[in-house]
Amino acid sequence: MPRVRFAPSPTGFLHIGSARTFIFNWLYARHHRGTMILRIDDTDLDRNTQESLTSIFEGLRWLDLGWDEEHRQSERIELHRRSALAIFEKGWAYRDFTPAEPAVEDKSRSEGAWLCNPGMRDLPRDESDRRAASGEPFVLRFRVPRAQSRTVSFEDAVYGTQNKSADDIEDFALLRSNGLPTYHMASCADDADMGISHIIRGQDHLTNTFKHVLIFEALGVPAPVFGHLPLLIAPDGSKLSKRRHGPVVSVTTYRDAGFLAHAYVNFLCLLGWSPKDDREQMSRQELMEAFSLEGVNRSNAVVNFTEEDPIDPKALWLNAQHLRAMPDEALAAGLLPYLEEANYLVDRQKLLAITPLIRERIRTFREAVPVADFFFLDQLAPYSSSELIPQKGDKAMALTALRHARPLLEAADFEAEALEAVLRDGATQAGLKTGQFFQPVRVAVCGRKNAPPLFETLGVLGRDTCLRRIDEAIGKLEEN
RNA sequence: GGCGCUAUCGUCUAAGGGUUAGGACGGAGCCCUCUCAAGGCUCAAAUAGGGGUUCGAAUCCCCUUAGCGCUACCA
Repeated sequence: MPRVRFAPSPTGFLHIGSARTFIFNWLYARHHRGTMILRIDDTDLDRNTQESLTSIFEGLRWLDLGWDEEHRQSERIELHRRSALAIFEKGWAYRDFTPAEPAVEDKSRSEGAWLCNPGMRDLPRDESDRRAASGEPFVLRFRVPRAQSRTVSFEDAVYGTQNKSADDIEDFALLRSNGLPTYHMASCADDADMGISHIIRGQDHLTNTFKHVLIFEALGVPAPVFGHLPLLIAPDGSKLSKRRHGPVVSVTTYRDAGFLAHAYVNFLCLLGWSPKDDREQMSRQELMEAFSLEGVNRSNAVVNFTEEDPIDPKALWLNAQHLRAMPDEALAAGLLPYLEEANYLVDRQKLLAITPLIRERIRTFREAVPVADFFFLDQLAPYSSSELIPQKGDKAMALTALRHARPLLEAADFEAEALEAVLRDGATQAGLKTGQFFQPVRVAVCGRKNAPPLFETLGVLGRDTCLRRIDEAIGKLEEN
């Protein structure tokens, strides 16, 4: 049974790239009936924020996938320290008493790779012990097996065999001078302790993995299977960042835009992974069954957004597909919060009647607000009387149509099929083409030209509302 | 700078030695039609460049170019 983990650090909101990493881990776990672990990697106390933690949980809850275990890295520091010390005792690490350097702004200026501080690496143990005992601060560094023609290797489930000469790996830190573990140490110690079998994470960790392989070796435990994921990037090829790309990078943006969580999950899955059989719209179950690390790509995927529109058009299309596949009840339930937020007075039965009329006209839950407004508003939004005038017609024609339709509607059975018969008949009698006859009625009743099918709409609206709105429209035409 | 990874239509991708290089989004057009949608059909649109290997390369190898990542006492 595989054990996988998603390990975000709470230093920002839930990024869509992180969300995708979570999803892939979840899919892998569920596909293999394994365990999904959420581990908050919060060892950098200075940069952690509660807001970030809240945002991460908010985002993950919205995704509606869930997890089996939850851990907080900050509560496991003793394990990390013990592990680091064990590595030290085995001689795989050394104390580095070099004072911390101020952060360097311009990295490009540095020439040649920094590998180690030779004086510190070779410091005799007794001197090292003496200086440590005297309270001199130090970083604990990994003693990378250098100058032995040693190659560090691992098999990546996505990128294949990876090799790197140990001579190109720097003596990275395990413990900071404040005694807290670094990411590398904490992560590996926890992965080993938690029995993580597969590490599925962003490709930005691909080269870090050589260090991790070394740590696992020093710890005396077998390394897990690694599977690195291509990154999500902006249309210009740069990486997604909050500062430069704004709301595109936050999963809450999609929730607020009225996305169905599973549709968004579906979209994210298609970025960097493919079922290889041309399927695109997939349910959670189908994704679960189809997912494999072999299906993951190796090149970064562009999230296709623009300055004006933060939403990828394909995500929108996919969401529309999912919406169309939903049962009326479920779609109505999804719509409800957005309609209520717009202060519409929503009656359950009425909403259920409206749902099939708008489902093919909306791509997100939120789009129902402008599309279905006239069903809920007592007073139509103001519209120009010129809207009432049909194609190739004039004001007189609009009046003819409305005056003709009114008594018919007054007498008709208010049900779509009957209304259609009556109004088609009415068009003939009025000597108008159906389109010319229907448009003034539609605009009178809906307040705009583009609306759901007329007869069903009239049926849902009811006789009183329709007659009143037609009277208002006739008034509009007569007064100017 | 060093090391690593990547490169198929505008975007997401399929094809992994032999295909007219396939699908989807988006775009254009046509059909359907009471409007708008939805749906159906059609069209435009790609193997980064250069060398090899091979009867044959998008596919394997090398070089170049470009992008990305790592190179912190961040994760």
